[in-house]
Amino acid sequence: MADISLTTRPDTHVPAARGEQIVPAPCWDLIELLFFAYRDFVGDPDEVLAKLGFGRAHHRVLHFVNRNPGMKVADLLDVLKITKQSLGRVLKQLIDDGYVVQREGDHDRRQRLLYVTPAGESLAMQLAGLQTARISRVLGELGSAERETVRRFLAGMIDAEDRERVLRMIARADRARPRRRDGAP
Amino acid sequence: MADISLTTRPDTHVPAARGEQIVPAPCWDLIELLFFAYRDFVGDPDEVLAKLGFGRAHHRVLHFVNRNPGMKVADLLDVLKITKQSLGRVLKQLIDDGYVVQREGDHDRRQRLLYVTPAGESLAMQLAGLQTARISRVLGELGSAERETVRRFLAGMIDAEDRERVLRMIARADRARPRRRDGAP
DNA sequence: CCATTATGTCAGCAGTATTGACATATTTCG
DNA sequence: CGAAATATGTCAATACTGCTGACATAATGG
Repeated sequence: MADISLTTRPDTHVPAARGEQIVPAPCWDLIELLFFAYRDFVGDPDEVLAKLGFGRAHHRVLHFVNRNPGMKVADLLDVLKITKQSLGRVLKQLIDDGYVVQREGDHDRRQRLLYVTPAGESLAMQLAGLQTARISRVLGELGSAERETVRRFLAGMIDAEDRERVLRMIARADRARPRRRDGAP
Repeated sequence: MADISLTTRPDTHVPAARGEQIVPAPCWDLIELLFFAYRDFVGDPDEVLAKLGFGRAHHRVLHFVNRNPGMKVADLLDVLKITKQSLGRVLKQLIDDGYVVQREGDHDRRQRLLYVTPAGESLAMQLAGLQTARISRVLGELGSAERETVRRFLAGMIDAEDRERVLRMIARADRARPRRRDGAP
């Protein structure tokens, strides 16, 4: 680790002395708020999933399959950035328990296209509902311009290489399943 | 990252039929943006930590000890919401590797007050720097009012019971170490 | 002295991730 | 056609991080 003299220069732009390394003051507040916010954000679904013998990994798979019906296994691996061995385990459980089904690709029979079952959609909607409730509680106190600020902030936090792909995926999924008002159990 | 066209879909309030359950439309975009944003947010530190044989858990411990020098083990357990057995493992590694030290409490010699070593502070600052760089890149494109919006959003996402405690901890740590801000997990 | 507190530790288990190797079916291309 | 590439599945071993339960040590406090 570098034995740099950590000179914190708050927003005031003071010229650096020779050889002195400028290190911007860490955003402690946002760093810690992100940690706590994310922990509680995934905490609600965790409780529901635990009762079904599932974990957070199952949630992610179910979520993206529900949002992108017919996606290939390879697509899922790309999005989740995990190995097929890791995916295989949770996917098998979701299939065995009747939340996800596979169908052969129409043009390429090697492919296994993934779809949620009605039970899978119901569960996915229930979990999304919990997270939406938490988000809506906050956004309700903010204006629409501020919601856009939050969206821009989160989008900007994504790695530049992935950002466009992620935003395209979100937009495409929105078009594909524009409105669902499912009654979650 | 200017040309983001995030589909802002206002919640379509469809009138409920008899006995039909009204469920607000899920905030798919924010749910997914939070997932990807957080993944990349913790991704940078993960790479550095892996080279030292550490994981994300070590990061969290190092972060909060650096931010709150002299905190008790019990305080850390409270903040991280894990068991002492889980903490013990990673804490022991950080101590053995010279990143954290323990000192007896002055008034209560049962307590083990935790402090980072110079190496620990250096590592904590390096990790916080990575996360700060990512955050600053985004905030640089936003105004200071928008930064406050982001802060309010994240704070609002925290469980109501914990929110005040977290915000107090952040404020207190800021006062205690005004010119040092470390990166949280 | 005794109950409580603060901490540490051992043993075992679960969930999620990894790498490496190998198998099977299918498509694509020379 | 036959070989290479692709999409997927699976077995085995390992790592990290969380959990519960049980027990130990030391210090505080009434």
